[in-house]
Amino acid sequence: MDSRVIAELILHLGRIASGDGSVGGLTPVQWAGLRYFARANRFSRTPSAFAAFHGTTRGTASQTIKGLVADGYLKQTRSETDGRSVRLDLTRKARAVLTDDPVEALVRAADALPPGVRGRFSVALQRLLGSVALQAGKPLFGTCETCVHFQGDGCCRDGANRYECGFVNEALTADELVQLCINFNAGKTAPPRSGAAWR
Amino acid sequence: MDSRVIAELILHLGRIASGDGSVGGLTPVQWAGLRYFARANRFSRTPSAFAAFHGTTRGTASQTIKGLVADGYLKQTRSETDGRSVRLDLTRKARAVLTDDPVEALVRAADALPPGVRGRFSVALQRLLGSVALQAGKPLFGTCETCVHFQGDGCCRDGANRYECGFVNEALTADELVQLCINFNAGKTAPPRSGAAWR
DNA sequence: CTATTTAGTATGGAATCGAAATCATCTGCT
DNA sequence: AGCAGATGATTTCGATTCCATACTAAATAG
Repeated sequence: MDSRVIAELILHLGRIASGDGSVGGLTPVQWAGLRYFARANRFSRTPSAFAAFHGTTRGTASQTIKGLVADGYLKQTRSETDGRSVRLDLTRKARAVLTDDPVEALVRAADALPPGVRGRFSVALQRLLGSVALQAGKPLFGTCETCVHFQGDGCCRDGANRYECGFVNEALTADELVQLCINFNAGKTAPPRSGAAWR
Repeated sequence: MDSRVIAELILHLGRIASGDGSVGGLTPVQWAGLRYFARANRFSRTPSAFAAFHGTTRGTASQTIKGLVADGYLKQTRSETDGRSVRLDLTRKARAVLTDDPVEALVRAADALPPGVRGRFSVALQRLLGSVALQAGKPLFGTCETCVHFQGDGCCRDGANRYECGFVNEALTADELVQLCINFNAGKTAPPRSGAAWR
């Protein structure tokens, strides 16, 4: 009985916080795109990864990205290792405009929660997302923090900490450890992802 | 830092849980409509109230409702006290199909949360919604439980409990106490609602 | 070297949405 | 009572979004 209230609250909150129509010249979908490319690591800043994350088709994602590139919010660069792949990076203009993201109202609201509550709240949300993504058969994006592919021997080697992803076999910078990755794997319940690694 | 993660999780969760495209012959917007008319009390089952709740215009809401009526999910009845107003009620067909609501995946996920967590989680969500609705200038829907208009002298009168809404000056049944109402007022921070009472 | 898979992109049609216009009805004011 | 303005509902129009489908180019498997 309480669960249904929670579910409807989340849906409603998401809808209200997305903002009606275009805010600051960007539509809700375009805002979602900017947020994604601001949070995703270099393996995940592709049209396909965005489509998987956002729960839409590659065609739709391609259109959204095309608009953002045309308006100067994203810059396209072709991958050097894969001639088909394209990487998208935020421009300075995009970083500047992200401060007007309509979701900031929700961020401020979350900031007003008691610090102790915030942590547990976040954990519960992630649990819900993991469960829903599994039921919907969608990939779950996550960070190195809880990923089985993460190889970071906490101790010192070569005088500094070394982080590495065992899936793509590449070194990681400290910044990238908190970015979203499409190759994320929580381990316990192996997500039935298909296809090769995104690099 | 944690607040932004929370905000994006809510948006993402809402999007994923809404389901892609039409599920069971109904689009996400139509599902939202059915959910609303299933949860709203008789003062709030109108096109205008749905538009206010859903954060859209009356015109758009009217279109959504037209489709649901045409497909036999809603039944229209004109108000007896206000010749302009229309009340919408779910048909038996709608109640039957609501079990296939794509949001049920999220409900099941919430059900898997520890009971103690669920309660605090729900409270935090409602706080977020209240804060965001206030910032966005949108009305906040709620139930009699925490509404200043609710007049329910818990003791017995005429041999049974009597509940009443001081805003529309009408008696309420026990069922209606847990339904959403557009006339909800939390009291402390008087929401700057304009217009007359919905009856 | 060929067949299959994958990344990304176009295209057409259906659906959604917001803005504006329209009509009926209600409310406030004199 | 009578009038002006506000409100509820609906329709229409144009812009946008989205999915399904088809397509090209590149990588991978056998």
